[in-house]
Amino acid sequence: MNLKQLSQSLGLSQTTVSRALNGYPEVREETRQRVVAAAAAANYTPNSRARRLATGRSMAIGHVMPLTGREEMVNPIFADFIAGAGEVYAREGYDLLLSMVPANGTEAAYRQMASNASVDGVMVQAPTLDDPRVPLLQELGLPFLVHGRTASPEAYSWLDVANVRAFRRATDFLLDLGHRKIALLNGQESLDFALRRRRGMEEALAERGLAPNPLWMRSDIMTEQYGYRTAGELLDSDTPPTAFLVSSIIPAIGVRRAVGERGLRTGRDISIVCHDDALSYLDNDGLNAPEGPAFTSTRSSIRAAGRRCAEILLDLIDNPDQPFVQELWETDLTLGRSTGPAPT
Amino acid sequence: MNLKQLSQSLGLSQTTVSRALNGYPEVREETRQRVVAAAAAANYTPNSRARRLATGRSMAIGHVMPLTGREEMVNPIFADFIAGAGEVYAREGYDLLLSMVPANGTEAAYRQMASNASVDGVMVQAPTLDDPRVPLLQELGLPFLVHGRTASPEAYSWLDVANVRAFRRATDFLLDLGHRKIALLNGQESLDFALRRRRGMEEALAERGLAPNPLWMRSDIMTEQYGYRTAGELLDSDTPPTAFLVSSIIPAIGVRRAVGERGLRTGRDISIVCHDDALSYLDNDGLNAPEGPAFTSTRSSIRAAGRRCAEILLDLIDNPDQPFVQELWETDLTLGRSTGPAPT
DNA sequence: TCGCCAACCCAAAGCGCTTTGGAGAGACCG
DNA sequence: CGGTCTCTCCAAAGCGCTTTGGGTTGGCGA
Repeated sequence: MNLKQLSQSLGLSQTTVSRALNGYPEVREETRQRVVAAAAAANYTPNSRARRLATGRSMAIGHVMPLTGREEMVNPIFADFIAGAGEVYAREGYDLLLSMVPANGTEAAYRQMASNASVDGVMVQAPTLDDPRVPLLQELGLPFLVHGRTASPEAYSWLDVANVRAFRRATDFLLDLGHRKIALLNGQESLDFALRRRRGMEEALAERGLAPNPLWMRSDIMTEQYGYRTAGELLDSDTPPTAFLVSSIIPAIGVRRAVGERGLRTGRDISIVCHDDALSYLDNDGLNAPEGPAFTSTRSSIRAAGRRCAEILLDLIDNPDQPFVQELWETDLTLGRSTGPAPT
Repeated sequence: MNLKQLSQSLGLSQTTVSRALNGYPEVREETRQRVVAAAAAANYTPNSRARRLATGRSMAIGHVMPLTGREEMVNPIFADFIAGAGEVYAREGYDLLLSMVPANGTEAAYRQMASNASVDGVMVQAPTLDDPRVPLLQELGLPFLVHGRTASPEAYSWLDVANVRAFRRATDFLLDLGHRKIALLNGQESLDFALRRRRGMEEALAERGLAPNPLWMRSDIMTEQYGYRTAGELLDSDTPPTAFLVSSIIPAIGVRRAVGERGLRTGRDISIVCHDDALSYLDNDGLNAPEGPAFTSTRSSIRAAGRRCAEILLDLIDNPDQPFVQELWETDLTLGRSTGPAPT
């Protein structure tokens, strides 16, 4: 069933039927009702391909998901972010176009999207310090929103969490508990957020006249194995740290495993603070858990960020001439059972 | 730059330019070269909207991601599956259209996709025993592939892992180690795979004249919290199990946490066997870990399944008249450090 | 009665591509 | 040397929608 057939069966022109369905005022209410009823009865939906061509809008947003590392891994954080954004897209009638590309192919992917006009805008995730995608998208004139920031975040729209403050706060918390030997298990420091978190920790240490121990400052893709092995290595060293500051709940699980395997108790012998993106299947929240959260964490829902990012991006598409939208989200420090006073 | 402009700048017709770019034989090789060079120079890509309308093909595959449970959670397993499928789509020039819908809205989502012709085929994940999507998609005439099976899997194409055999094998393994008090932490048993896994366990028990203890047969959304709380509850009961059979590595992490918090050691006091989907950030594999896998597990890469599913689906779209494709994958039982002889 | 204005509705022209159905120019053949 | 192919290329007709630029009708004021 297409528009032509539908309009013929109604004895109306395509114009009128189209207008009736799209809610234009030039059609009598009674006629509209009739059209809408007939469309519903015939199970008619405008062909999206034709509509996209006619309107010149794709009604789709591109997300490029890089497959990182030697194993081309997919970050579960992206999944939750996309879930949040997808909710908003669905609500607003947009499609989510997901493009899976090798880590070095993201630029080509965006270029392609711009050139063949398959999307109305794109979402940029996990920017590096000096991310080439930002100038690229500016050059291409494709509306975009960055989740995170680059080193010079003045001239585009973004949403980010206050990473420096979050990790400064987390470090302060550990210092207040008496910990002096604190390891940082950071994400890849080519990524902007990781560098900010490191800075947060360093600032907190510096404020008390402490210097970070380079041996304890680690950085890699945030897998469970990374947490497990790095923590194991540090715990087995001559001067093991008493506390771990971890950039994600996933490596923090690995740290906990390493701690447990050595007969130590998390929260008593070893303290762990991590950043918690509130991944739904790895829920650390105390609201649902009477015993409280497992990890003490700086918490910020990546899902909620996805939702908000989608809203901003769609708004940017609708109103291209507005000033840059730049939102900084504070995190909570949630107390869990993974921290305790430094052992004496 | 569009086709018209490009062809004018070349002094050729749109027909010829289109054919040259699409590799049709009616155009002289020399001319083709000239066209291709000009297109590259002008950074021209055919407008995908127009192309889709003209060809009648969407060059897109729909994935519907249900947000399950009260919290509308997003299953990280879907993410890895999609990553695998997305690789294949990208390679074959297809887009991946991701639709995020509430759990009860999947049917409407597929119906919409069929009616407005926005995709050439759809992927069905996590089918229930008597999944309404199968007859629906048959009725709609939309090519589809099911990852998993329903209770009567004769008349459509699917790819599944041998769940019964996997969990029978896992149960046998625990029984051989002397365990008699085995708890099952299953996924939601409205889903077909969960029921098959349960059956596998029950068959293995029955074969040795054992009956499952209803108190130890649990079933829910496979979060870390679910594993943690259920295991905690069982461990604190009068007759705690000595082994846990868990449907996913995520709740298995929760079980391990509950075990650790009670001062027990996983693999010595309590054994855990889980199904491992080989999620990239929760890698349990021994290949990369000199100390071996953390969990003893029935293992099957969900990412690889996604890749293969995509291949099958695209093939189904290209050749609609072929017989049903039905692939059953066996799992490996990987020995890890989470199992040991039953304590006496 | 005429003119004007809403209120409704329509024919037709795109949107930018693919594809059908030739057409012209040589090449080859008997 | 006319006829038949093969090689190249082109004009024009869609694909199914939206949107422009009117047309027709009836009501109402002058």
